[in-house]
Amino acid sequence: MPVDKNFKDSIYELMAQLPSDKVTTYGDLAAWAGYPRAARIVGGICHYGPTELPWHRVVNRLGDVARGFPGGPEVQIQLLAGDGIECQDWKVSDFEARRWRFVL
DNA sequence: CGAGTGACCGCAA
DNA sequence: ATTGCGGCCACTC
Repeated sequence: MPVDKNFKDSIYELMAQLPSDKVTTYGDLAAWAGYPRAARIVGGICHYGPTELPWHRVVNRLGDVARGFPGGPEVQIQLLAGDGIECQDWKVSDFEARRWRFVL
């Protein structure tokens, strides 16, 4: 039974494997989950899903922090800095270099 | 149960 | 380069 899990469930699994010193994007998570076009719901999952997962390590395709994040982008940047990830101008420094990848 | 919303992405003009 | 539009799935009203 391949992927009997729902889209949301798959996202959680991916997030659980996301290293603390790396970041990822909504579109990538969606694509790895099996829905490359469902990046929107990924952000929705962040909003409705539990905050136990490191959602702050997830940014948009441009490496920019989320726009609707509670409190503002400063909060997300602060959280990223707490994990050892530096940011600049509301964007992750060396975002592509820190971008998490499944297949290398 | 139906309709609307949402922390996005990709393409077209 | 910027703006506009559609599409995807899950959650709320």
